[in-house]
Amino acid sequence: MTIQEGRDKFIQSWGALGTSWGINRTMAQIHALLLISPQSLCAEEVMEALKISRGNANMNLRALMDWGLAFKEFKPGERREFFVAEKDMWQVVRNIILNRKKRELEPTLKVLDELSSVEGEDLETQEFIRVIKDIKLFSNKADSLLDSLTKADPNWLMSSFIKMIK
Amino acid sequence: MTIQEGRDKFIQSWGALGTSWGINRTMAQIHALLLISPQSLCAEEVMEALKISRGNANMNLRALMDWGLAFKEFKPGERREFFVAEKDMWQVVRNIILNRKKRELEPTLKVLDELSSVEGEDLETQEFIRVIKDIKLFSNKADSLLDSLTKADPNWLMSSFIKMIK
DNA sequence: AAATATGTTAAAATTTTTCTAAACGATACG
DNA sequence: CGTATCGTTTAGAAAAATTTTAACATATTT
Repeated sequence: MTIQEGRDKFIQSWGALGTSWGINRTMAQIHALLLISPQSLCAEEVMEALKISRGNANMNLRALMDWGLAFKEFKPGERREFFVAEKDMWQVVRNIILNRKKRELEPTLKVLDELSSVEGEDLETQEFIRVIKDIKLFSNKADSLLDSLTKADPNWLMSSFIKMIK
Repeated sequence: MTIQEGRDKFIQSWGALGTSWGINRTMAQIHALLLISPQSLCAEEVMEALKISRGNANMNLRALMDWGLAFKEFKPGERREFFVAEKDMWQVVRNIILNRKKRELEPTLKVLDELSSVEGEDLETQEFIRVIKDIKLFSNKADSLLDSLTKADPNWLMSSFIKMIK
């Protein structure tokens, strides 16, 4: 496989993977492109490499920064903005988890709290209350588990899991 | 909040959450509906409750079974098929992880292996090789971590994390 | 056997998401 | 100042995902 085929294939695959992770295809492709670029790239270069419009590049680059998956790099004497990827995979995953926790888990917890105000004696209501209570308990655990997970040292994490398997 | 408002709100929220978890809105709504139903429901009842078509109900119910998030229940003397949700939240999450691991992580690992055949001495290629190697290492760790995670006893998991925080 | 009920499937329609084009604002520079 | 470059925004186009419709299969009831 040539380097150009390899780069293309990687960008495609990373894009596909991204879509199932709350990151849209282009956003993930830009991240992939930055990941394998030895130097930082400007918007123009990203547009060119991925054949996307200026607006698309701009929006997704900002989204990437928002997620903590890319950063601006200022070059002296350059008006253009350059971008580099977060290349530490553990940091990438950590940022995705933190973002999604905030966007998904936290609003859900809020709704569950509101739902706890439902009362009643009939079977339907009883089951509803039981399920909500159960999910709430579980979600709170998941919430603090994710907190610990993202704060944990990756080496500690791995070693503790290796211990577990044994 | 009345039970009916509560049920509606829960179904809506669960649907929204689902979309960010690789489970489409309707699929998640059906799961929500089954979750809070004291008894199993037939396709007709699901269609009626969620105002969806027969085809939609059928496809998503089968998708749910495919993910291990719902089951058929056969009732003696009934031609219709009835459905119940997987109600154990830990099991729900575990099944989602296992499904997504298979659908996303495993194909990615395969591509990464193919990409390892790229060779070359120039800077671009060197960086490419470095990044691919790094991601591969990380993904393999993630893969086995997820395996352990899904095999782990939930109580063990929580207690070990609680220990960690301290 | 005809009529009815249930489940399955694929094509068409709809909805949602993403992308582009184009206008605009700001800054640099001739 | 006028022109060029670069970043931002948004309405509408395009693409992708989801849903309905409708035809079909099969089993059950009359």
